[in-house]
Amino acid sequence: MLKLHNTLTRKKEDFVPIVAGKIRMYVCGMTVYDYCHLGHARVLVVFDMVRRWFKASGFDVNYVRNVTDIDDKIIKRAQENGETIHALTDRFIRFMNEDAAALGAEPPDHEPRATQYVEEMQAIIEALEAKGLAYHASDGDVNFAVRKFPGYGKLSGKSLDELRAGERVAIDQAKQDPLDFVLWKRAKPGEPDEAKWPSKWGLGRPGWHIECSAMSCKLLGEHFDIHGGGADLQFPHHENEIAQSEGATGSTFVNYWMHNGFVRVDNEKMSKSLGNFFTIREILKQFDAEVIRFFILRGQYRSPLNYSDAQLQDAKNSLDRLYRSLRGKNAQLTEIDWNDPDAAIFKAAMDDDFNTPEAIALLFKLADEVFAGSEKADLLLSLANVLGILQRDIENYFRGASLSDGLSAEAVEALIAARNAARKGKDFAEADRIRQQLSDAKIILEDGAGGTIWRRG
RNA sequence: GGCGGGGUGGCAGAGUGGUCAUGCAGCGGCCUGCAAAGCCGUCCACGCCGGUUCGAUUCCGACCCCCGCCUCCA
Repeated sequence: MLKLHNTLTRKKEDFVPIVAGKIRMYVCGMTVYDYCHLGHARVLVVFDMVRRWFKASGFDVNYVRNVTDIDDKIIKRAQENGETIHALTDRFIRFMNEDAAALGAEPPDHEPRATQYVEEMQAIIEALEAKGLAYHASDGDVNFAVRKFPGYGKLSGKSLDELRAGERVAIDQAKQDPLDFVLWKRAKPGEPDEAKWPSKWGLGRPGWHIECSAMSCKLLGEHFDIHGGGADLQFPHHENEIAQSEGATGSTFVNYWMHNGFVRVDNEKMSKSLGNFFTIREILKQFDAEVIRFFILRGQYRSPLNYSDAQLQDAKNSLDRLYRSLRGKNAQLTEIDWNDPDAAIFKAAMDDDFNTPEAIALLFKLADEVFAGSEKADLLLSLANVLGILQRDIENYFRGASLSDGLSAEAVEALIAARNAARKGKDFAEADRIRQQLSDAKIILEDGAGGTIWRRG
């Protein structure tokens, strides 16, 4: 039985799908006005892993990850760049998908863009208005009346009275309560036509929170299994989604809430606001995308993950060992027998709230055995496949063709040939000189029975 | 201040009431022309103080410290 930690109850619970064998899962994706950073990479990889594990467990998964393609920052950025909102968001959606693919995250089943669901958003807002949960404020915005929704705060464990007016929430005269949030924003002078939609409340655009309520409802129904996202979305975003969706439908919105932990830099959250973020593309100049994926998966998804070059290098060294174990084994993907003792250990770890560190530890145990000559290479490859790692051509992985600088493969091969000729002639001084030359170019040699193989360090 | 999550060996990171996490790094050895890889061995641990217990890193209580959310954020 798969257990997962539910943010709503703060407990590890048995997972029971609404419809047997099927899982409907929604994850909040990115606001597309800039490159994805490592924090985004974590969401991409973590929920890809979750989906893979559900599939490996026999579930039929419908995975939706949205794109927020209309928002203040997007409008501002497009204006700064002197381009249309569409041109900007299209470009960054493309970059995001390239990054996701590099990280081995399979595309979601649906990737809705907020701008394509404005009608659905309006319908929900109207329903909320009809129920007295939303009101058209004096400044023209339509707000959600937080005080009218009894369950407000149940996800984040906050009560309205604790949140109180004042402290960090700006006082807004048009709001009935400072915590009321915008459902529909009235268009303002100077905003591009692209950012305006007609509505019964006048020209405007949707608030951020309503987007996810509308897209998830449209694609997965009013009640679905899992809703995920970064831990910072818990409040207010997900809290507000619950208020909107349950307020409008009168029934349960989501059964299990999953939140992944942050990526940190120097013990602080990596975020755009703090400016301490590293984009995926920057890191890719130095490390293989699979190393980033492995780096993310070697930690439990809810724990904080500290980023540093040293940690990435450590992850690379670690992953290298797994790849090395498969060298020359011609491992094949096979159907996994979950009753196999090793596979059972892997499964138990994954079923325990996606304990990938433990699952990976089992992979290392298998690697030991493969090195020792056991026939478990197929199992190792197949279990690793469930995590989306270790699937590449081994030498291609080690030779990192994509990485910049350094010698070309041809140049390396030529030097190796020269070195081996020197070795054959017992000219070890020359052989060592060449090896040092390669070493300076970060090429590591391994002389084996079948000849010399090399890798980039 | 309110709410939530943490403090494990040099680093990263699981887990458990009493034998082993795992990986990287280090050290010694085997192997190798020498290395690398692999193998064998090895050092290093559970924030602090009490309590429960035959026995606690693991359970309970207090304390200290860190991080996150409460404002856009994955």
